[in-house]
Amino acid sequence: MSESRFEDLAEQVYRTLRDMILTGDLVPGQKLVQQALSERLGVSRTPLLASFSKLEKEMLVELVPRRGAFVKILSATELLQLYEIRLRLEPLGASEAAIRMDAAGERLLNSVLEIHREAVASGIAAKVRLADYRFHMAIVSIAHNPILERILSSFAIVSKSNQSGLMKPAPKSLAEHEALKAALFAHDQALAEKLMLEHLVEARDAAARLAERAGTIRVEY
Amino acid sequence: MSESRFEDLAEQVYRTLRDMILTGDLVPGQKLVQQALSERLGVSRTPLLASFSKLEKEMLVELVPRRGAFVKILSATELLQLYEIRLRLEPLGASEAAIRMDAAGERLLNSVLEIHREAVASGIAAKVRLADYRFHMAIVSIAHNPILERILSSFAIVSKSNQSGLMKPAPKSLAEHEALKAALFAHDQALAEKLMLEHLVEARDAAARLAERAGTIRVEY
DNA sequence: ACACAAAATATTGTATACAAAAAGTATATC
DNA sequence: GATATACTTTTTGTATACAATATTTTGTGT
Repeated sequence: MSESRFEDLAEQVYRTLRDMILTGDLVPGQKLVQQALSERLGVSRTPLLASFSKLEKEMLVELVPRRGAFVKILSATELLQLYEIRLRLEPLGASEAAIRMDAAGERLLNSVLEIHREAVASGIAAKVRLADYRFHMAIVSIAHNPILERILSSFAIVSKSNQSGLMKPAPKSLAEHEALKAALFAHDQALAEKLMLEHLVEARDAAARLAERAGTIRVEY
Repeated sequence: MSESRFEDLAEQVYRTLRDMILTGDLVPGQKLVQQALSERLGVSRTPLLASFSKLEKEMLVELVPRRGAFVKILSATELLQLYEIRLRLEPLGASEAAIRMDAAGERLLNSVLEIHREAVASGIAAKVRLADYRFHMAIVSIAHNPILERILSSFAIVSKSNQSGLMKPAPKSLAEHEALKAALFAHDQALAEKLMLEHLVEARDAAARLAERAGTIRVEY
């Protein structure tokens, strides 16, 4: 079996929609009207509905029976929960990546970091967002833990999709990524884990403040 | 909106299949033949296919294009990865449950623990397995962290589905659950977290030995 | 008996049709 | 102007049909 495995339309549509959520082409709360979207993507409703089912389980889309599919709006509570979980899992990814770091891993990290530098210099928020996502994903891919990668990927997409404002100044975030890279290159597991944790704690705290301020507001579609 | 929300056929089928995987009615590697299964469940292939897409993203089923859907077989490596992640997430759930423990939570835990005792006494492995799953799920539901609940639930199902033998003697596991309950009732976050970690470490270590022994064998459908 | 090719059958992926439900619009009443 | 009701249009959920692909069975040659 192979890397050249056939990819059916449902899988293709799923990936397309996922990217569209990450880049902001599809925004939280947006209704995914089946007929219109199937025409736009050039497929029938069938693979589109299959992709909705997939996206639902990755928390990128919410299916409301008999009303339709909507790009996920994260409540403040949910965002906080996401961060609590990321606080536990991303250091695991960093730790595993530190163990597994090799020449290919270094090239990958250097590459995504260069793109991140350029994005920060450009001042374009969408570029920064994408570069940040790419950096985190690069780490977990170096860790060779596909299960972890899957979880963190969907978490990252849904949280970035819902955060129009960054939770930390871009230059600070970049500097932290640089330090993290150095720890990873040095195979310093403990430091990589510590730095990743610190990298996320501030954002978690910000999310906690948001959740406290928001109380418990229910999201209606 | 309400607790009495309509549940479409895809969702019903998804739940049914999920349960069947947990209870062992559907076993790892089993092919889910669409026509036969749709007849058995009394629905057309359409909601069934939707449920497959959902189950795929919860790692309970593997979809092989043009060949079909198969109940997930976990490789030794994947099982280890699952445990590494659980080692980070279940203590989080226990910690949050210790904070949130209330009268209803106590009743729930007492109830699932009683069922666990009975299962252990019965010596029926399938009952023990289900009771163990229920105990862990009760904790995370008390934690009121639905995102965590979703992840851990699918992890628990796929790992139990793939472990015909228990990774620890049932009476030992039960005793550990009892101790964990006490810590939760006492709102002792740190102890709850520590006990949950210890509860899982042995199984993780067993999974690591399995992975080492297995090398890297690819699973073919 | 075994290997290979061809034919038959089963299964999957996808488009489409139809019924049910929701959403939108028009009209009547206070 | 606000609200209720009736009607129309749009959308969703689901079943079914059809084409493509995979699998199984059968036939033929050595």
